[in-house]
Amino acid sequence: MNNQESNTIIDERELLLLGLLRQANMHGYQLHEFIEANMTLCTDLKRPTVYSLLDRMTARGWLSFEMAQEGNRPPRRVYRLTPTGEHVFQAMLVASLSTYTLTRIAGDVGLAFLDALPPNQAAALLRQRRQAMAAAHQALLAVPKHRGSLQLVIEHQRHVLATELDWLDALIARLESAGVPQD
Amino acid sequence: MNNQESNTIIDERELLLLGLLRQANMHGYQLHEFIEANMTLCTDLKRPTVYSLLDRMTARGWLSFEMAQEGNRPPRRVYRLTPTGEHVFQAMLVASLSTYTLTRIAGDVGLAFLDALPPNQAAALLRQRRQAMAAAHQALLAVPKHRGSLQLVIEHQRHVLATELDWLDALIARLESAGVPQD
DNA sequence: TCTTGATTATTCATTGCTGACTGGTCACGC
DNA sequence: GCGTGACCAGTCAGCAATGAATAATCAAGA
Repeated sequence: MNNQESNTIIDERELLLLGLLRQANMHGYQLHEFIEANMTLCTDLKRPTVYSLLDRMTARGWLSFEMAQEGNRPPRRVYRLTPTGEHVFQAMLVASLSTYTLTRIAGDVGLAFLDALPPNQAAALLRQRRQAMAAAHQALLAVPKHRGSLQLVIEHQRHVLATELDWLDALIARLESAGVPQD
Repeated sequence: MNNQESNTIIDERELLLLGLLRQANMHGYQLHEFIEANMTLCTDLKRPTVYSLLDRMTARGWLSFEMAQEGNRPPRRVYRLTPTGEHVFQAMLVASLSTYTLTRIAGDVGLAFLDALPPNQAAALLRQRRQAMAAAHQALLAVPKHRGSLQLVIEHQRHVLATELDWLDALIARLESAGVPQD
């Protein structure tokens, strides 16, 4: 009855590496460097994980590499997309954009046990959280404009943070005026 | 100069299990069942992971268990918080509530490569995403009221989804009217 | 009563992730 | 011309996560 579920759960980390390599051939270290510098809002990919993803995608035929020597440094693997890789990228991008996946918000587990604390203490703690969020928001506002769609991600995070601040304010107000928020 | 960084990155999954066991003693299967039924908005804890966390926390002295036999079913480990466990719970809760941790939003990697597609195709795909989000939002509105602070998490997700819908609408409008959104 | 399938409860083999390590090159002062 | 520390590039051992398997009970029909 319900077999039209072509539930392509894509791996965003693969999409990311493919997308970056599509823009320029690179070796693993370089990829990780770029991600650390520019995409911390999207992902938290560790260096060894980058290498292992590169291996996997090479084995699948999505990437190829050639050894490149610069100066008398040890040779490095410079990866590029294969034609298959380009197709996979397109397919993954389509899947990613057309699909919604639940985002689990860091810190919500704490919220679920808010009633374990007296309301005034809870409010005090959440005011601290609010402060940290406000700082992060300020920091994001200060980030210089990026090129291309990367800018979009920054704007998105800014929007999310701004509305999260509003929500937290409302919750704190509730706690301060009323008491425990259970109906 | 900056050594007051008592950066206690807590493990929300541990906080979750401690919090649940604080409310009632349970065995591993029961814990996972409850989490699957009521806390999918917060976490995606797999059953074997629950057992391994229970083992770890028992080894640390946060939990104890007693074998319980019901009928002639095989005996089960029923876990309870130790006094240490209660302290750890309180500390983790305080840390969780007073702290902000960046949430990486699922789907943002796709956004980062939006300019790989012609704007009208991008808009079409994002309209699909919007539809899926709207469905999820409706589903959340239909969820019956939960007891205690769990309700809070549901309200939070509803709020997030609502504002995400607004943001997506704005982005789609931009794409449709203007073209690629790079400055 | 005996076969079948669903539910309960846990364990295990495999795979994946990452902190720490290795082994270079470079820059710079002495 | 030789330490010393910073940077570059990749690997690996050990732990964490999970799909699949196990094993036992129960329910229910034939």
